[in-house]
Amino acid sequence: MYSIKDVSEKTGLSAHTLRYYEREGLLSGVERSPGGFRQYTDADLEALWLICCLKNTGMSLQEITRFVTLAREGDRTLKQRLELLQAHRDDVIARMEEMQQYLDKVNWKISFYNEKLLEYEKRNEAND
Amino acid sequence: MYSIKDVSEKTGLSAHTLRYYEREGLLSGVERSPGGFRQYTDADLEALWLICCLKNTGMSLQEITRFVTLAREGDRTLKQRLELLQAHRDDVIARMEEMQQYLDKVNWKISFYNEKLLEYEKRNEAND
DNA sequence: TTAAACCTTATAGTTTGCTCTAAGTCAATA
DNA sequence: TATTGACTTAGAGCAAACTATAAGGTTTAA
Repeated sequence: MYSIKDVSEKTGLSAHTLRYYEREGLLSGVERSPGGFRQYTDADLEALWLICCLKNTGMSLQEITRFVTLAREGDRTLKQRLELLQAHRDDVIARMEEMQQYLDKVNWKISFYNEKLLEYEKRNEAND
Repeated sequence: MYSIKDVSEKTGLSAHTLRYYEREGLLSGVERSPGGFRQYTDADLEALWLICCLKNTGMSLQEITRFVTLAREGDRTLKQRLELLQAHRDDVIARMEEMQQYLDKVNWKISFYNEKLLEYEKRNEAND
């Protein structure tokens, strides 16, 4: 069992954010101590790990909530969940390819600036 | 000379967004027709093209504004601009690598679901 | 010349994903 | 037992990047 601070340290998410995620339905039924403190299980950590993977590849919290909601409905939603993940994967790949193309353009601009800077420095030396 | 609508179609940015970018200082001194309508030049389109590259690789509008402001100060900021672009490039590459690792995890989860789904379907056939 | 389509500014509203605050409760330590 | 520090909830606040609205001016084509 882990406290909210432990989990915050393990996941890199702030305690505020962890509470927020629970409120939003991303994490369901986190256990409480007799005093009302959250006590996360290993299963909760597992769930958070997937949530972070999805979030860090650009899935919105809304979509993640949808996924998690399906998961709570049991095995009969396995196919839907698989399709959701596959669609997301395709999306990520497409975005990465697009990103690479934009990066190529930025790199082109960098070469351009490199040349321009060389010229500029030559010009300034000449004027010394 | 292009109208805001032309530019909207060429860049994929809405007219609202183009006005917003101008207000925020991303685009400086767009010409006006006698009636006060914006008239974009090819140079403006060029500038927008770079703005889109930077934005689509995750640079914030604030940082882009900083870049554009430096550009307006002339050749003496060439070095700063080059460094800014290089830092951004390194950042993009790092993010893409990170993204790839998260994607690997998602892919692992997809295989896992694939197996689970197969088992589930087998179980259901058996119960027919 | 008048209607439709398009443009202008100023300002307000929206969405996402947090982040912070207030007021109070719980737990561990001196 | 008192105090310190971490925790609780409810709700407000915030930053980024749009997006929409209102009220009015401009162009163009019939």
